Formats: sequence, structure tokens, C-alpha cells
Amino acid sequence: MKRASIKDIARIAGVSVATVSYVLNKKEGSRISDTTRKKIFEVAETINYTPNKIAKSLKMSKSKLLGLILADISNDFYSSIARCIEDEAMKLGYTLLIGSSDETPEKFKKLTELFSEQQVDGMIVAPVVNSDDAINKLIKEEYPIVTIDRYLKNVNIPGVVINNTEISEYICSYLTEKKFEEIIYVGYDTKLPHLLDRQEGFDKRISSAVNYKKVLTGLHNIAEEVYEGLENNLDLSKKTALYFSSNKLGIAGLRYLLKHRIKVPEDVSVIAFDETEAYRLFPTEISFVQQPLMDMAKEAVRLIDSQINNYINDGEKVIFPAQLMAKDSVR
Amino acid sequence: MKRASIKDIARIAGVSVATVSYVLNKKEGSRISDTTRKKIFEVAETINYTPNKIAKSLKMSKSKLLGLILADISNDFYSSIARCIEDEAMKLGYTLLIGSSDETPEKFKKLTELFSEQQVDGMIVAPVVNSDDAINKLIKEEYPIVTIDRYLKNVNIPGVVINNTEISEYICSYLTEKKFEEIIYVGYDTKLPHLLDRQEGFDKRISSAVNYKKVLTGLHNIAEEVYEGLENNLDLSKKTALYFSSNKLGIAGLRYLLKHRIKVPEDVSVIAFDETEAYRLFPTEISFVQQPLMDMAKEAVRLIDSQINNYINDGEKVIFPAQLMAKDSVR
DNA sequence: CTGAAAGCGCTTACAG
DNA sequence: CTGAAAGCGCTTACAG
Repeated sequence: MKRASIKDIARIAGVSVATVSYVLNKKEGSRISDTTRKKIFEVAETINYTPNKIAKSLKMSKSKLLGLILADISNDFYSSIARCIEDEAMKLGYTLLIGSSDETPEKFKKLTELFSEQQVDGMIVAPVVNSDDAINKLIKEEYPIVTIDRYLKNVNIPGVVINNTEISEYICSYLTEKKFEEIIYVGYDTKLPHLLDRQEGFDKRISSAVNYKKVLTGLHNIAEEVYEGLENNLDLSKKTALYFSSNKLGIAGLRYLLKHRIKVPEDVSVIAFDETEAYRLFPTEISFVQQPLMDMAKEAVRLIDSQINNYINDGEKVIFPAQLMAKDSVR
Repeated sequence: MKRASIKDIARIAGVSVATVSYVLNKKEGSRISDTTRKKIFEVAETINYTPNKIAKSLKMSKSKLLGLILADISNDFYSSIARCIEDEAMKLGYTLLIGSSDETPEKFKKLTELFSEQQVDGMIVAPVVNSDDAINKLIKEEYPIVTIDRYLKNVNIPGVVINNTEISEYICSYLTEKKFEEIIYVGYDTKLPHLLDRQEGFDKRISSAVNYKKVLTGLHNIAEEVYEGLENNLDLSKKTALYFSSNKLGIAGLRYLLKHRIKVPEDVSVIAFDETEAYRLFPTEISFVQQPLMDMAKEAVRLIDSQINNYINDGEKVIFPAQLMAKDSVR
């Protein structure tokens, strides 16, 4: 599958490669006669020419490739983000390299290296715990990079986030007003700042009048740990609300309730983070926290593109408001 | 962010670029003294050298890039496949470009062109209706390409598929034995061969004794059309079974049942294609058809890799067996 | 209006 | 054991 090159076109059309390059790139300034222009397009068509972007990239020091590092592309939340980013990136002429870090700094680092070697023009990443080194290395090289969804403390790069603290504060107030006797926050035992924010926002607003418990799980064994946590903490004799701070937690928790035939909202009330089709197969419509993925994706791509074109790392975070979509799962 | 090159290393270490290239690539044959070897690694480390794969790609005519074209990366089924393929590809040193075709031949074609220009070494694709031209063009160029999940009639390329016809035959027999009075096949009104296979397999085994109906929807307005189809066809006075031939159809259908408080399996029995977390939040555990995604991904990557290393298009399809995971939704 | 030439960062056959 | 040189497929400043 030897591919035709610009040189082949030049030879066949009887012109120089320079001329071919000019007409194929439709450069304004260069005035090439319509005859040769036509000829060149003709030849290109007949020999089925496809430009070699790799050669162009090398010459131009621009690959029009964008790296996207997520925790796990098979997770609903991330695949939705990936989809939005794909669309936005394509609008600006970028092609996406996608990788999943699996929440491990090693894999994360490996992906940044891989992408960097492949000369991506920039990266959009959801950092994992202890990925500081990998990211700082990129920053030192002034590699364009922005975060999405997550961020890192003490690492100063632009990114898009949601108002994690505030939305959790809001949820807490919302639940408090409903006079629950007990509220269980189901979250992660992690150092990821955006998740801690969700927790702290909740903590901040919690009334001393309500019985407040936390169930925290690791990032890897979610279902089992949620089951165990609920088993040990859920007390149906009290009017209780559950707040799941991610889609995975929400799904695990709802499965627990289903399995034990615990009715929502009759026996217990539920709010879960993120939007996922799964919630919609639960017998009760679940109140959930919706993130504006489309807007976030658009902004992330805009940020990375502007950084690529003019590198300035002001560490600016663009904050989008998440929204409680109140349904029937809270009473 | 000017990056260090092999030339920089050579200059600082006081050797030629050839020597640097040799040691960095750890070539066996070339015997470079341990002193210079050490020196070169040292310099590379201190100036923070990252190899430029683009330059290497150009020289070697190998990019170690793989293109993956799916219908929609945000669909559970495809994002799971993508995840498996990502892992397998990485094992063989490939990096993944991912794109979503949205079931339109235009977008599909655009992606093949984009990927081809980016010099991917090969593509793994789930073709859409009328993508024949785009694919034939690649074949003519002897571009390594394999299909996954789907295939095209009259287009001869290797690929991995499941035994769509047989599994549907099996499901049909399985349901028939249970003496349903009415069976509704919910599928797509499409020309995609793998979906037609599912339908034909079912048709083939259907007994004239049972009342057999089909609800077919377009690829784009699934939820609404499933609702309407069930509204018009579901007759609860009969002992009925529903067979949803994809996860999207299954989810839409289950939502319909939920909304109308139709109990599974008391009022109606259900089998759905594909595995998705969503099914697990439905009050009844849903019997579903499981595809061996991991094996399929592995084989797809193996196929494309072997095609890349030694192009022979024998059009061979590797068929994996899907499996009915019988749960509580059929009685 | 068109072309010769340099150069992007690599690899490798060849020579020494 | 090491280096000079060609070349992968492009772009572009410069010259004519």
C-alpha cells in the first residue's frame, strides 16, 4: 500500500513539488495559473492522493492531535464527556487520542508520555491521585494541558470544573429542609480534590440536628463496599436520605436497595450524582445532579486550543454550575 | 516548548546522531562502547529528551497508531469495546484514535480519511449503512482494516462478529418451549447485516403456533418508536415475551414497561441483547445476550496487527459465540 | 507564475 | 566501535 505523494503528482503533472504544495494548500498569496492548478487537482484525483499529515506535522511542528486521558472510557460519565469532546475537537480540526488511566498514576504517566511522543498538540486530562509529577513535568515543558472534571491541589493549570462544593451545599440544605432524621453521605475515601469538595460542601451545611453518617469506599471495589456500608449504616426506622456522590456509587446503592426491596422514596430518599441511563430503569425516577457536559467539553477544547495557539498558563479554572434535577426519589 | 532532539544529545555528548539513535534504540547488532552509551543516556535524561515519534513514523512508514471507528462512543456497548481494544492495542504498542460515525456514511467516510491522513497503521471499524464506498476505497489501497461487531455484505474484509443468527435462533427456541402465546421481536428497520441476521435467526425458528409480531424502529428515534410500537402491539391478555435485539432497544422497552407498571415476568417476559449496567437497576434481573467483548477486542487487535505486518485480505470472519444469560425476566 | 533548496527529527546501509 | 549521508513527505522563504 505504497501511497502517492506530492512528488508523484509533481512528476506526473510536470511541475515542481513546491507548486503542488501551494495549490493543494490553497494558499491565497501564491498565484498559480489556473491551468496548472487544474492539472494538479486532476492528477491528485486520479492517482488517489492522500496528504501525509505526519510529514506535514514534522515540518510544521503541529500534529492537530489532541490527547484525552480519562479514568475509564467505559464509564458512562467519561464516555459521554469523550463524545462531546470528540465533536468539539473535530470542529477545530483536531483528532483525538484517548486513553484510560484506571486511577493509577503509573498508567496516567505512561499515557502522557505516549501522547507526548506522538506529538499531540495538547492534552485534556482528568488527573488521578499522585499524578502531580507527570503533570508538573508537562508544565515545565510548557506543554499545553487542561484538566476536565477533576483538578489537582498545588498544580496550577487551567481547567474546567463544576461547583462541587456549592452543589453539595445546596443538596444538603435541600435535604435538611425536608426534615430527615438521618442523612448518609456515600462517597469515596480518596484525596481527589473535586470529590473532597463534594464532601466538604455537604459537611459545611449539615445541621447538628440530623444524624449524619458517611459511607466512604475505595475507588476500586465500589459495589461491595457500598453494600457493606449500607448494610451497616442504613436504619429504616428513621426517615433517611442517601446522597451518592458519583454515578458508580449511585448505581451500586440503588442495586442494594433493589435487592433488599427497599422502596424509594417510601422507605428511603435518594439523590445521586451524574446522569446515567441506568437511573432511568430504576422504578422510581431518581433525583440527580446534572453536569453540563456539553458546555464543559466545549470549554475544555476551547481552552486547550487557545493554549496551543498562545501558551499562557494562568491556572484559570472555568467553573460550570451543576444542577439538581429533582424527581420522585426524595420526599 | 521547544523539545530536545537527538541532535541536541549528539552535540552535548560529542557524538554523532547516528550513534545516539543506535543506543537509544538499543539495537543488538550495533556495538557501541559502554562509555558513550552511558554518556548518551545521561545527556538524554538531563535535557529531558522525548523521542519524536512523528519523525520516526515518517522515516519508518509506521505510526503505531490505530484508528477505531464506532457508531457512538457514548453508547455503553461501544465504550466497553473501546476500552477492551484500548488495552489490547496498548499491549502491542499501538495508540488509539477514536471516532464516532453517528450512523452516517458521511461522518464515517470523513473519519476514514482523517485517520488515513494521520497515517494510522490500520483501522478497526463498525461500518454503517452505505459505508461500502469508503471501505472499498481503503481496500483498494490495501489499507489494513478489520470490522468489529458489524460487517457489510459484498465487502470482503476480515472481521470479528458474533453468531447473530444462531443466538437468535436459540432465543426463539428457548421462548417457544416456554409456550408463549405471543412473541414480539423488537428490532431495527435497517439494512445492517448483523441486525438482519438477528431478525432472520428469529424468524427461522418461530413456530406458526405462536402469534409473532415485529416492532421495528429507525436508528435515530429509538425511545419514541419503541414506545409507540409497544403501545400498539403489546397485548397483556396473552402470555407474551419480548425480545429486544440491542441494548438501546432493551432500555427503551424496559422504560416503557416501568412507566406503565407492567411487571416482569408476571405480566410479560423479556430478553434483551447486550450487557449494560442499566439492566441491573431494573427491578427484575433481565435475561440478556452476552457478547464476549474481551475476546472480540483481542481478536480484532490481533487481526489488524497481523494484517499490518503482512497484508493478506482473505475476508476471514472470526465468529464468537454470544450467550444467553438467563435470569428472572422470563417465566 | 514557478522552481531549487533547505530543513523538520528521525533511521540505517555503508564505509572506515 | 563510530560517523557522514541519504531520505521519509511535506512547507516555505527566496530567487528568478
